[in-house]
Amino acid sequence: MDEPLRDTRTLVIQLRDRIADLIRDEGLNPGDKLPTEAQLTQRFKISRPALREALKLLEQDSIIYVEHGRGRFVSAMSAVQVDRPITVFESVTDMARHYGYATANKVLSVAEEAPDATTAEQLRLQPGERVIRLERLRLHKDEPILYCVDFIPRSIIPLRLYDVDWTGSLLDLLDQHRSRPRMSAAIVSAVMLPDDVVERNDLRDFGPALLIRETCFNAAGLPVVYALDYHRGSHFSFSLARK
Amino acid sequence: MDEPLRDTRTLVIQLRDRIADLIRDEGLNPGDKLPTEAQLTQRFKISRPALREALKLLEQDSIIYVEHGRGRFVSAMSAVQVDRPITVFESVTDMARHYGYATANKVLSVAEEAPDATTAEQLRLQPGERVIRLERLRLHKDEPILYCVDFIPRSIIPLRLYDVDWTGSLLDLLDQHRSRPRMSAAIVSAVMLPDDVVERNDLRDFGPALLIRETCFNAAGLPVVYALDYHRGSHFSFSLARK
DNA sequence: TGTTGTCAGTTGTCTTACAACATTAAGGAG
DNA sequence: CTCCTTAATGTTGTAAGACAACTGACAACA
Repeated sequence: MDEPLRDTRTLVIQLRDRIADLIRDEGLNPGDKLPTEAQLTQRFKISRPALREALKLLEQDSIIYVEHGRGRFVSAMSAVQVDRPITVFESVTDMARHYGYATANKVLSVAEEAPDATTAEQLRLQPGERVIRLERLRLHKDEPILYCVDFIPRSIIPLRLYDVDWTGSLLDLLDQHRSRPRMSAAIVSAVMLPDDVVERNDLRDFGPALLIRETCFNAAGLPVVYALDYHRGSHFSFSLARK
Repeated sequence: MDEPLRDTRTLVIQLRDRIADLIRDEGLNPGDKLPTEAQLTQRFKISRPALREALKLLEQDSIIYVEHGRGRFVSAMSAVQVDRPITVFESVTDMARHYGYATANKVLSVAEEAPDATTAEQLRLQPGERVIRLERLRLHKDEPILYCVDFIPRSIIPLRLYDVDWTGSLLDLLDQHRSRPRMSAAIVSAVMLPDDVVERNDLRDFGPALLIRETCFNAAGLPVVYALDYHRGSHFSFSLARK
């Protein structure tokens, strides 16, 4: 139990969210005028600088826009917000669950090996450093929907490979080794599964896959995983806002 | 010529960018301490509220983070910035050019028709409203790399279809009708080209495609295009940051 | 009729002050 | 000497007030 009684977020962040709520709840449409700074400071009983910082944040997110001397207005972008965009970092397990897939996790292989050039570069490995290569398949109702390969620097998980349970969430596992990924740089593309993977695992009907190659970083900015996630095209699609 | 002499951006926005530059130029690494607010106000000769708004913006972008009573620090995320993320809205033409593809634009068909249910919903059409359906293929060195279908409300371009040059940038065309798209809500997935498209246009070797379905909105928040862009998997991959 | 001046409303910026939190060093008790 | 307490200092969080700059509307004027 560590649910704080009072909101520990800074005043400005609370304000930002309350104003965003206000826009939604009042049913304000693009172009509608927001209350003035004077009105908002009175309403929320806060100082003008605090209010302005909150408004600036909403402005940066294109929720609102300003016209000097006229006021603040609801931006068109406020209507174009996407519920669960691909740009939010989360584990593959959580992502799949959100899509309604209760995935069974099958470990195809796990081994220690020398990294290839790409992996070594992405994980910023020293010469000679080795990686754990984890190859998994996720099934939904006995149907394969995700083929994943993860590369983890050996130094992060110094245990014997067969002492580790690889079927759970990789993020949780890394969390236990103080290396929970917090963010990533990702590249998405459309591909077919590699031939050898298809043949070894009987995945002839997998069809086109959305490949996400991502290098995941922990809170300190160090790369902890290089992941290749092949999302079965017939089962996954990701949303995002562009502006 | 309407090039303003002085920077018309607000002080805060200029500050935000200058501080971001400062982090890059000084070669500050994740975890490194930024100058204090007092030092920065002196350095840039600006007030503390203005500075704090700028810093708050960088904080929202995860470029920096704050610890109350200790100072501001460079976030790990600052190193994970992606050069040209998919989340930035731009025309397909510009996007392709950036990838080094000088595309020839082939119009396969253009017609006025009744929208299907999805299109009508995405474009918020009234019953009976009609759309222009524009079907195009983009070639790079005689190789097809992009198959696009665009739906535009008929009311936006009320000209006779054969009076319009459809080979150019659709964004520029809409711009001329005061409906330039500024942002979009997009869904990406991996698919094969529809069978009928493959057959009609001899695209058997196109392979897997990255499909981006996006509804584009103008500055006022009105939908102006519903676009289906099939990016040939072997030629395109998009980057983004997740956090 | 068209231009200019004035005023109120709104956002942009600055100054000053104090509160809250973190770190460090000094001092005292054992 | 070691450990704890306490105070001092540095840093960010929040508040209040003031003036500048911009917009829009209307009155005054030529």
